[in-house]
Amino acid sequence: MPARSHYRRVTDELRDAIERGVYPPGSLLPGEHEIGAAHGVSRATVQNAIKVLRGEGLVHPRRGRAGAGGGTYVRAIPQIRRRAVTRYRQGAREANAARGAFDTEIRSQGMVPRSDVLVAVVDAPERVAELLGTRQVVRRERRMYADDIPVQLAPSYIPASIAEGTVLEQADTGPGGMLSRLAELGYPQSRFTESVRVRRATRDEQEFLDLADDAPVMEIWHTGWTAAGLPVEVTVHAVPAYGWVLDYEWDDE
Amino acid sequence: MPARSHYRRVTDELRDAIERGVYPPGSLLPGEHEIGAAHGVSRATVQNAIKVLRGEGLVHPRRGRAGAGGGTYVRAIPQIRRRAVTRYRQGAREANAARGAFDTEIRSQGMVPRSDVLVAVVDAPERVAELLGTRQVVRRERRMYADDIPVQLAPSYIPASIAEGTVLEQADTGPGGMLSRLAELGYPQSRFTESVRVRRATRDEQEFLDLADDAPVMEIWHTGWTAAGLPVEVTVHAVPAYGWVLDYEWDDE
DNA sequence: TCTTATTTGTTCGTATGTATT
DNA sequence: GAATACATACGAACAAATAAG
Repeated sequence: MPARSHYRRVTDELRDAIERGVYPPGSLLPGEHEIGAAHGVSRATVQNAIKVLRGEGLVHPRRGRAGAGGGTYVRAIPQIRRRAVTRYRQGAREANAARGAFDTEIRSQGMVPRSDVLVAVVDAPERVAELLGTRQVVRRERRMYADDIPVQLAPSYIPASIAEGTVLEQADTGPGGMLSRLAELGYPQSRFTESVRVRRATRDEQEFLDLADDAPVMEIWHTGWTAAGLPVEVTVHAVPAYGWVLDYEWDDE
Repeated sequence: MPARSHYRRVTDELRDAIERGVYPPGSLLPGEHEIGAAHGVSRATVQNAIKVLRGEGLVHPRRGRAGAGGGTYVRAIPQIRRRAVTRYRQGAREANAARGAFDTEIRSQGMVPRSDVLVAVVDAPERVAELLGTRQVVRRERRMYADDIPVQLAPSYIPASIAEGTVLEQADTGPGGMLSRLAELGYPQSRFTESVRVRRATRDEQEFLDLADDAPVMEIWHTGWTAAGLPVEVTVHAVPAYGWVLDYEWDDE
C-alpha cells in the first residue's frame, strides 16, 4: 500500500494545522523530537516533512535553544497582489504623497510599506546593458518590506546619461517615485513590457527574504519605454514565489 | 564561511554537469550508489542532492531495472515563451490554419505542438462560477505537448448557455480555435485579464507533467471579455514553473 | 569571556519496501 | 521468480548556531 508515506502524512498534517491556526504566524512549532513522538516516527522523518514546508516558505527554522531564538517558526506570509497595469499609472503612484507604486500597492492592501535604497553607478549586467543599450548605469537597489517583513528585492537600472547628478541618485525620490522624476527630466514612460519567470533564489535573496535555499522566486523583468521607443528604466523584481499574485489586463488591438 | 554541505556540493556538481551537457536531456544519470562512490558520500546524501534536482524538474527518476526503464533521467525542459498579449490576436491564432494560440506559439519556437481535449458539461468550480456568473458550463480540458513532452494542463470554461450544442463541444474547434468560434457565435473578445500565481502541483498535474510532488507550477487565470463587459471564457493554465516565461506589454492609459 | 544546554543541520550505515523488466 | 534501482525509514552521531548563566 503506497497510500501516503509517513513523512508526507506528517507534512500534510503540519500544513493543515498551520493553515487552521493551530500554529499561528510567528509561533513556534514543537521540536522535531516532540513531533516525531507525537506521530510515532523518527526525527529523520520529521525533518523530511519540515523540509517540504520550508521549501514552501511556510516555516522557517532557526538553530539554538528553545524559548528564545531556536526552533521552527511559522512564517507570516503576506499575500500580496501586484496589479501591473494600474500600479504604474501616475494617479496611483502619487496618491497621498506615496513614494511610488509599491507604497500605494501595499497600503491599499492594509499593510505598512517600507523600503531601503542603495544607489551606485555601476556597470550594467549583460542583459540590462542589452535592453538599455548602454553599460554605464545608475543602480537603485531597493529592499522592500510589508509590515516589516521582507517581501521584495528589486534593483532598478537607469542609463547614467539620464540619471547621473539628478535626484535619481538620492534615496528618496519624492512623491510618485522614480517614474515621476524621470518624467520631469524629459523621459515620461508610456509603454511597459514585463517578463515573468520562476527560478531558485540566489544567495542574497535567500538571506534577505529568509527563504530556504531551494525555494522558488518569481523574477519580473520590467522595462519602461518613452513614446519614442527609448528604454529608460529596467527593474528586476524578485519576490517569494508563493507570496505574490500578479495581475495583468489589456485590450485587444 | 558555512562551508557548503556535502549534499549541496553534489547537487551543484550534478546540476552543473547537466547544464554543461555531460548528461544531455533524456540521458541516464549514474546510479545513486555510483554517484555516492564517485563523490565519497553515502547514498542517503546522494538522494538528498537528487531530491533538490527533482524539485527543480531537472531530473526525473524511475524505479526499475537499469538498461531499460529504471534510473534517474535528465529531463528535456522545453523553455517556452508565452506572449500573452500577442497570442490572442486573431492574426496569430489563425496563421497557417493553426488551431489557436498554443499551436502558433509552440510552432514559432521551433517545436511541434499537440493537444488532447476532453469536453464535458459540468458544474463550474466556485471561483469560475463567480467570474462567469453562472454554474452551468462547458468544460474543455486540454492537455498540451511540445515535441511530445507534456507542457501544460489547461481547462477552459464557457457558459453552457453559449457553448452547448455548438462546435465548442467538439474536440477540434477548427482554425483559430475557440476564440474564433466564440466570435462567430456573437461573442468576440476584446479585453483580457490574467492573474498569475505559483503553487504546488496537484496530483493530476504531477502525473501529467511528470513533476515531483513538491514541484511548483505557475497557474494563470485567463478571462476573456466582450466589448460589453461580459465574461465569456475562463481558462486556468497550469505549467511547470521552471519551464515557462510569461511576457506582457501594455501602453499607459 | 567562557561554558553549557538546547535545537536544528548534516551525514552515515543499515534495513526494508516498491516498481519495473 | 530474480535482479536492479529508486523510496522511505530508523537510529545514532557529531556539527553548528544560539542564548542563558
